[in-house]
Amino acid sequence: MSSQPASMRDVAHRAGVSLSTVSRVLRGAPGVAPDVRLRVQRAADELSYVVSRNASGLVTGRTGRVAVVVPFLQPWFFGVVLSGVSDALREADLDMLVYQVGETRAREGWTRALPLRRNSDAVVTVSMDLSEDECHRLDDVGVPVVLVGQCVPGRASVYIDDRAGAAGATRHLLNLGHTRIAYIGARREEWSSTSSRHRLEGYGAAMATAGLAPWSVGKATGHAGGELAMGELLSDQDPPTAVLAEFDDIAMGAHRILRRSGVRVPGSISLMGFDNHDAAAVLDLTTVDQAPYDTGLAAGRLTVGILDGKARTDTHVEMPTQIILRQSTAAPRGARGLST
Amino acid sequence: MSSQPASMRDVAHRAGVSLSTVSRVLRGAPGVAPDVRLRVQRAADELSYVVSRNASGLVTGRTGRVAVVVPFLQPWFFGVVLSGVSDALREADLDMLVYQVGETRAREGWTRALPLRRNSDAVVTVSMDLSEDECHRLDDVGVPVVLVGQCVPGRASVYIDDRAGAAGATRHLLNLGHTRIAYIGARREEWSSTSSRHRLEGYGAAMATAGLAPWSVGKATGHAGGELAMGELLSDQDPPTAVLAEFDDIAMGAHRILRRSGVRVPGSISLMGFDNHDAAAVLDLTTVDQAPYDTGLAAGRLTVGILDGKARTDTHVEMPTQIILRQSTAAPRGARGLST
DNA sequence: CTGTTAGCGCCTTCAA
DNA sequence: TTGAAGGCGCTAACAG
Repeated sequence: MSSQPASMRDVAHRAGVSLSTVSRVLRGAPGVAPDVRLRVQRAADELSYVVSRNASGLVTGRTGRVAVVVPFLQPWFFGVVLSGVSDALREADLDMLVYQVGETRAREGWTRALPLRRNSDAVVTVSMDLSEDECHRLDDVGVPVVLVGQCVPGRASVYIDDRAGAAGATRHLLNLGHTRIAYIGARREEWSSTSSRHRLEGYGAAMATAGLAPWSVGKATGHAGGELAMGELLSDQDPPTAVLAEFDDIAMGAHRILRRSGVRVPGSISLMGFDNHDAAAVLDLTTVDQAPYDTGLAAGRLTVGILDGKARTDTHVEMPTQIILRQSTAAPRGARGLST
Repeated sequence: MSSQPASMRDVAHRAGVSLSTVSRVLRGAPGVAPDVRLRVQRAADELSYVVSRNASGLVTGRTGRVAVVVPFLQPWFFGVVLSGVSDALREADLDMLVYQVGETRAREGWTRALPLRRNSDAVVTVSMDLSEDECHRLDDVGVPVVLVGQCVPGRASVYIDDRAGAAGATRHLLNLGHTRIAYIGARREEWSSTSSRHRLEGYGAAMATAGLAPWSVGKATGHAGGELAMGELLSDQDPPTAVLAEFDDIAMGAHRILRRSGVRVPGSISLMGFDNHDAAAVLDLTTVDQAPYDTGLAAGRLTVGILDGKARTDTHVEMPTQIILRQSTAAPRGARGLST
């Protein structure tokens, strides 16, 4: 209604008290008579008054805002993480600023380009896979940083054990009786995140433990890469009986190729993904769940904890992964594994 | 490094000029000697100085921030829209605040609970399907509002023509020669958004034009609903030869049931979705694309335009929809349609 | 318990 | 073209 939104003065006036009293009430500070508190609250309500974080922040030095930096906003994963972060911040009455900075190569200098400096109380990076350099530049911003999907010693990090997840997935296939297990991932030159590296390592380790040689194919990321890689595998003179993909998107591309080629899943080839993508359920894809919502929630709460001085800035939170069994994996034909 | 971030005074000091000069340079205001401008800029760079939006906003009354309100953050759709909004705002150097307010019934009073009032320059709502009441309460906030995915006369809206999209999809199926075309949507009591209503109407209209009676099944939303609805249709004594789903998630659930039941798509039943969900490509699902990224971009730009006084607050932008032909639709067996 | 005072960091007059 | 002064809305010390 009012073209000029009410200010604290208006509330004070209406309640018949001074500015500081209004301030105290609205901040929930102690030392205000109950009846006065009530009167002020009513006055504020009637004027639909909301404290300007701008002005209060100027004094307190806190903005009431947390910046969340993501490379992309489109992939399913980030929305889910953000959802968790958002819920956690809301609990603490903090606002969430979201910055999309694009792929690694294009984001030179985002640490300074973004108005982080005095405009947010903390920075949460999601799957940014920061270099040492970027980390240091973030320090310059002078606010606590929480890394999601990346584990850096000495820094607040929330992440999953990609190695263990991939190893577990590999073991699942091994236990079913598979020995010819291929791994499809993104080509290292295109997308060499730490998580990417760890998953490959986990696969390799599990294979080694089983006394088997690793067999990995690296193509582009996403559906397209999965299609290419699976095409290659199907053209091998002795194709695998099971395939583990670095993430579900890749698995989905592979699935499509298998469907089109008339190769039965899991009849002829078992296929397994990683991430528990939304659509994995639709494809009945066995996969590794990494609970991105919980990760976001944990990251948000850790951020709040750090801001409240209740958590250390070098806290590490490792989120569990979990194998989600669906219809895309089974024992190979004539297996001598668990499926006897 | 400095624990206390540099302030404008520090920059002024370092450049050997006054505060106002620094302010002018950093705002790009005219009336500063080129060499001075340069000197100030260098000083600011060296101190990695960033203007505090908090402080400047206090004076100018503008916060440099736009609030984007979404019901959920997890579904694919919102991430894509946000991505577009983010890019548009970034062009104008505006920050994006994101608020997730939950489902309709749970969001009583979000218009006042959120610190929108003096904390953002504009509000963008995405698929919020605001009631008259909520719209008015938003007016109270006193900032321009842009509605995405909802068309309200007299208010800035960016939306698609759901009716036309659904009608087009139906016509696609009709043209292929189908006559027994069923529609699966979310049950009205669960999710009665305008968009939902319009899609059903579009389907109904196209059927009517073709002289056919509509046949719609309403179940839960999401995969689950699609599964239930398709189950019901498959149990009909004369099942449809084509099915149009209100959105891709539902179509995917239906697809799963068809796959499990051994019903060939599109051999026995053609299946069509709406939205062009990420995973629709993987399932080879014919669908209606509604370009959510472009929608977000348009909404963001419209917001910027309104803030700059270059666009009217009642601008309507209708985004085009487009049929994406994939492998899930074909002429029915023995059709006399286009497929002769 | 309440009110008064002095800034927070910046932009906007106005005067030089 | 530049500098000095005032105040944006609020909080934090202090006084009462």
